[in-house]
Amino acid sequence: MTQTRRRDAAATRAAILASARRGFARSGYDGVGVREIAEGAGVTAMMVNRYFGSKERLLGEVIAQIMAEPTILTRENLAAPDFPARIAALLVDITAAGSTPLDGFLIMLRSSSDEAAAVARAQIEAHYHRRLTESLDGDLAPQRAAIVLAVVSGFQVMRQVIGLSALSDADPEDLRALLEPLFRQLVTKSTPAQDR
Amino acid sequence: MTQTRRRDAAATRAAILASARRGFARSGYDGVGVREIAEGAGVTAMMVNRYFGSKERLLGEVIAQIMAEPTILTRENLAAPDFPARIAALLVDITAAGSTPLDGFLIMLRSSSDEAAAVARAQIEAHYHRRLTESLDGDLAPQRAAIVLAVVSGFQVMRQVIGLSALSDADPEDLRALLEPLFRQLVTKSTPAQDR
DNA sequence: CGGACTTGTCTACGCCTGTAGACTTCGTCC
DNA sequence: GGACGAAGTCTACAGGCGTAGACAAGTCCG
Repeated sequence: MTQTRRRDAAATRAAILASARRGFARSGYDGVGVREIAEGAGVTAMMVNRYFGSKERLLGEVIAQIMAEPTILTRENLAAPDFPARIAALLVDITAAGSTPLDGFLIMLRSSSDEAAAVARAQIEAHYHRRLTESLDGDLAPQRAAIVLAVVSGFQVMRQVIGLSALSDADPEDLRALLEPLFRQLVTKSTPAQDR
Repeated sequence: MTQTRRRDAAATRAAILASARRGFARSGYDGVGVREIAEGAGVTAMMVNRYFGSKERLLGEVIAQIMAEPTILTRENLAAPDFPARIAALLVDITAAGSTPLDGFLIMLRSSSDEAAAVARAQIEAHYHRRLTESLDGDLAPQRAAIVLAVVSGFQVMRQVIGLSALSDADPEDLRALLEPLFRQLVTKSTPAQDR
């Protein structure tokens, strides 16, 4: 995987970080050992502790890295008038086949009951949910934002984690056509006092 | 927790099963040890192997038990004309506070990358998705059914696993009013060839 | 060229895991 | 009422985990 690399602290550090991110997303925090992570980076286990202090600190760095990356919910996308169509298309594309930029979500889901995971989920919550809520007008904006996140995450889980064949084998066009009205419904500020 | 119980094989077996189910749902298959499971049942670790053969076989029994239980997606609910309203209300109720009947889903999510978990997810997929697909008319029924599952699971995850405050503190009436149109949209057989 | 610092490996320790076998205690039936 | 089988516990064993410290090898500057 990683061919022999000349002595390069920065590159080694980055390789460990990347390997850890892959491993955590695939199997959760407890699902991968430092030996496995190190092997994925082409070094020995002790390098993890040398560069990151401990496995838990390594998780912290992985999360920080993920947080710093752009997301579907960019301010540009949120402000766009065709936001529902955009997010539907992006969601379908991102969950397509390769390229798993939902590492943060997977790590959080799969690393249950760790205080480290609790930190991760708190960060993710504040990050995504706040940003989305701010861009929504009308009543119940926090609730609508949360449900948008629920749809996004549920779709990701069903398509990538579970691998429901109805979603993974589907025509992307069809999925987009099905998702867009859902987002449109949630984004429209109405909630037109239909009942209660 | 479990007060001293007279020698009773059936009761002990059930206690282990219940403790395992709780533990698996809370921390995933690898997240709990047999000693912890046994302690929750008021016995020693060896009883797990005596009654179930191995930890993996125990997981199999837990999954089988969950599968045999009724779900939101009963044939009655699926056939009802007000299915969207019903499922929205049930979903909100079930994810309310106590009572976690989504153990199966949690176990599957949190027990990643185990062949046992793969079996679980296959069973869950066939179970829920097939039943739901069968009850939907119109085009793209499998895809629409899968997205319904995605919304349900995403909502459960965001409300119970993550604990998004916007959902856990929300007025149930509001959540129902927000969820119902989503389900209605997905259940209507149209997909009126709006584009493509 | 040679020392000095960095980069990386090796060995080992204590802890926890799932599991196995031998042992003890309780309940029951002839 | 004594014995046999069931129910449960104790001790132990490999194996994997995260981590620590001592050691080897590479790189770079004076």
